[in-house]
Amino acid sequence: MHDDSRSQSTTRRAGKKTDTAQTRHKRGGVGVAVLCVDDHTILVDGLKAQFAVDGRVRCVGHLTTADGLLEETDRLNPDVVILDIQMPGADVFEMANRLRQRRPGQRFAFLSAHVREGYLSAAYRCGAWGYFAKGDELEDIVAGLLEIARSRQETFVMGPKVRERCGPTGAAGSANPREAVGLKLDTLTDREVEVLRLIGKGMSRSEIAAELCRSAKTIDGHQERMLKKLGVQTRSELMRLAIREGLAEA
Amino acid sequence: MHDDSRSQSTTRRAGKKTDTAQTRHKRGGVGVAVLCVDDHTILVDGLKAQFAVDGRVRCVGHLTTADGLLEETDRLNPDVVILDIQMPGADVFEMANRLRQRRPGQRFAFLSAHVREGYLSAAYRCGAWGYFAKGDELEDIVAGLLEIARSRQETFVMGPKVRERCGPTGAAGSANPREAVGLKLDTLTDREVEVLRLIGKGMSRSEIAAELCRSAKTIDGHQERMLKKLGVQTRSELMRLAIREGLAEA
DNA sequence: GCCGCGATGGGGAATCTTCCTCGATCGTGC
DNA sequence: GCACGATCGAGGAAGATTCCCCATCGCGGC
Repeated sequence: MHDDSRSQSTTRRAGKKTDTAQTRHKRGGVGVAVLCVDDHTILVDGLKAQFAVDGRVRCVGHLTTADGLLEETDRLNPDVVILDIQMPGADVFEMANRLRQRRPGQRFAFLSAHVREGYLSAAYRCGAWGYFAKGDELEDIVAGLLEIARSRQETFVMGPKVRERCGPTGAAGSANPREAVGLKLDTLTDREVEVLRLIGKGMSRSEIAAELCRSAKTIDGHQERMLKKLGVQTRSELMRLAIREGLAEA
Repeated sequence: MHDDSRSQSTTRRAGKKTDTAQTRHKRGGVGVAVLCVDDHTILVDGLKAQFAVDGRVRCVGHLTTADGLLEETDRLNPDVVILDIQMPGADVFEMANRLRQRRPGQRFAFLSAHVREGYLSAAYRCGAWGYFAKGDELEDIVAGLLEIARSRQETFVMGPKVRERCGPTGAAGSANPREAVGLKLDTLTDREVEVLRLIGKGMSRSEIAAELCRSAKTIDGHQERMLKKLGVQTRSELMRLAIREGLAEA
């Protein structure tokens, strides 16, 4: 129960020196400016209320879907964008990807109710600066946001619950959180993940074969290898796993 | 977009005249006293902050699991208990059932991120006074809580998003929300739901047969009838449905 | 070049699904 | 009492899937 275990960052790619945070920090209002994107308005309103008291972070805007993300970010120019994952409307990871392309230095992090391998993996891959769980304490999230806003290098900050879920496998300072995390999904090849995603969608082997223009036997093979790699017994469990880890929606 | 469509109540069982709300309302502090049970501390803290400003509701305590629900309710004697559904620890519906048995007049409502048939159905069956979605506006939730706290008869108040999900099938004032809602799951027999639950857990037909001490062929039959009733094509979709509707966890 | 790995696919046997049928039971209404 | 429908339980047959084998091909590393 050491107190310093609250949020942990992993230095990643070479720093790009965007420094938008510090810059605006000086010229703008008080605290780190964040844009909250979450369909749970009571959560966002609650965060606003708490940020207002805290003072270190201020919420400069909010969206209930990722649809208008690019426009709103351009308009508000926040230090950090906080993104929920499970929302109606546009795919969040897709929008995050576009956000990064459009505004390369823009810091953004995910705040999700669930810590799932697929989400964590996707978050990292789309260039996020952090991942927090909704079960994390506000203090930890605020600390993480400050860390993200202040960092010169690009980092990947994880909330306490997120690291907890990763298990003790996570050797603290690995360059790649996914390695540090022991994500089983990373033992899968691209093709296998593709098939797993389709299995999670409820498609049959022959439907998947048609979708990928391959023989059903090929799909059988991929599936069989995944069963072994992931240590599950049946196709059904594979499907549940795909849903649980965020590769597919139930 | 009529304004009066915010929260809708459905009068239910015969009133029992507990009147705890009004009673304590007079002798205690300001506003309706609620106990929040949710593992998302930032959500609970946010609600507290907003309730503090609003004044009509005050949060007198919170829990992050349903484990200590009975003790805490006894201790705090809140007007309304607000329960999340997907939490680690004890099953919420089970605990809600026990709460009702122990404190027959105690008002409690669910506040969940997801509106799922299985949840809604379970909420109603365990005697809840309402069901709100986390995507509902605070104003609507507060209004609903006030309605629950003030009602003399036992009611079932649904938040806007909840009713929306129920679709236009819902004839406003039905005595049974489940009927008003067109829940497909209610067309299933008890046995079928039992089988569906096991399918959702990822069990094979023969495992289910063993579990229920029946022939695998019998399970086949139940499954087949469910496919027809629910209008889905494959066993996989049945499993996804069971997970989506909260009959099983992924 | 050789090796390992991943993607691709085939064969075959055991199993599971799907879809049809039928019989027993039980409560409802006439 | 009795017909009726709903539910439950089960069998048979056709097809799909799972799960063992194994073979080929291309690619990157040693």
